[in-house]
Amino acid sequence: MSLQLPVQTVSRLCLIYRVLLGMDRETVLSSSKLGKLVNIPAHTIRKDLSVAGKLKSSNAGYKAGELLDFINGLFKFDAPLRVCVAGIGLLGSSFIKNPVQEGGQFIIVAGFDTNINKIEVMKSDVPLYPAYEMADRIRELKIDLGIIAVPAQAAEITMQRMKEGGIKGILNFSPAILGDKDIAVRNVHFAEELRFLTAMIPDLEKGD
Amino acid sequence: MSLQLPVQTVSRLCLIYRVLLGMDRETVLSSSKLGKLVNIPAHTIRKDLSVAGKLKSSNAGYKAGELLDFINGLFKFDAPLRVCVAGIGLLGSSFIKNPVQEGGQFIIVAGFDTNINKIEVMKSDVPLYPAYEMADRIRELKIDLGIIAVPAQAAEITMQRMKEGGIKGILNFSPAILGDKDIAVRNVHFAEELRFLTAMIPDLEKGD
DNA sequence: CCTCGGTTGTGAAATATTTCACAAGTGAAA
DNA sequence: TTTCACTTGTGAAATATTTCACAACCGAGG
Repeated sequence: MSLQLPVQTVSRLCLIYRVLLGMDRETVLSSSKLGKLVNIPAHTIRKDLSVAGKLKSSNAGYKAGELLDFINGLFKFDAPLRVCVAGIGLLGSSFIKNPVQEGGQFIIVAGFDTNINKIEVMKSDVPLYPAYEMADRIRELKIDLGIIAVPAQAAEITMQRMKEGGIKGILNFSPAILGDKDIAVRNVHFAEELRFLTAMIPDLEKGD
Repeated sequence: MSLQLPVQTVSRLCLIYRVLLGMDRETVLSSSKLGKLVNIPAHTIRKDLSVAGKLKSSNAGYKAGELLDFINGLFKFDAPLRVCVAGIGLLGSSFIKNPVQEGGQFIIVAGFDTNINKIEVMKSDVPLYPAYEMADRIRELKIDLGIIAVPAQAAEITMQRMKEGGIKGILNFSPAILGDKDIAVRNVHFAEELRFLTAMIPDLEKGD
């Protein structure tokens, strides 16, 4: 069943999914209108839907709700996922305090930190545990995804603990570059986003 | 001069640049050793360097410092860039309080917010200004890049103000999807990173 | 000097992805 | 019913990107 979609197609479908979420289900969109909203050419959107197996609906635009359901059918985005956060620093605690509101898709169920004091002092609705309990708690709480927000030197061991607990995917905000053949890992690094941005600007006159 | 490199090549060179930064300049790396550090196949690294115009150095590995210089020569990463942050919320102020330490490449020189109280109350080394002054201040302070960390509904006007001030690139953390034909824009959305991650996991058994 | 294990740089082949072009469908209006 | 201005879905063509294979090179150790 799981036909292997091109990575970029997956990425674009995620983007489209996002704008559809914030839209009335009854809204009717043509591929070109949708394209303007997400900065993707209309023919690319149509091709993406085509290779993803979109069945013929009508030749008068897409109903937002139907598209949403179609993408859900592909990726099961409507099933809630249980997420934990490792590292309760500035970034980590922002995930715990401002939980991601995406139609309840992601539920933060645990936080971890090596600093026991921090765990005891900080008050939060999400239960916090010491880092060494990570693998057990992940198993016990049936956690699907992990967010790593620890310093670089602790990133590798954190990933190992998460793997040991049976986690399926990791979003890594630490400066370390993580990767694994068994689980999906995505590295996000703010400075590098800035750097990539500048590399894409053709003729940047430096400010000084 | 600016030969048009494939986007993915640029992205990989940025990643390589990052690991090289945290390394002694004298370290000698083969393409395969480097590849293991960044999770990129060795032949892809060699091809990237080749199309980027790497001139023959030796057939016994790369010296970290030389590679660094080579990538700098391509993208001018050593010239410092002046950056501003729009939206002094949790995320925005984290950029101001914990400035990105990437060899001094990025210097945060201003923060903006519509909430005047916030600007007056918050103390920071970085000067803060009301949002309506944005275009003028950007011009005056010769700001190159902008980070948008405002709510979705304010994102578009913020981008317009930045453009008006003559900014060259924008890193957008708001939930809005921004794009522009004149300037480089990069959208980063945490929930979507998580969603993309789950879409890439082949057979994810949902936790509940 | 010669060999050996390891290395780079790069054309050419193999893939992957995007773009194009168009037949065919839709709904409204006359 | 016929036209009109729109739409989708998709093979095929055009591009882009990755992978491969290998000649040429390096440095160490005879």
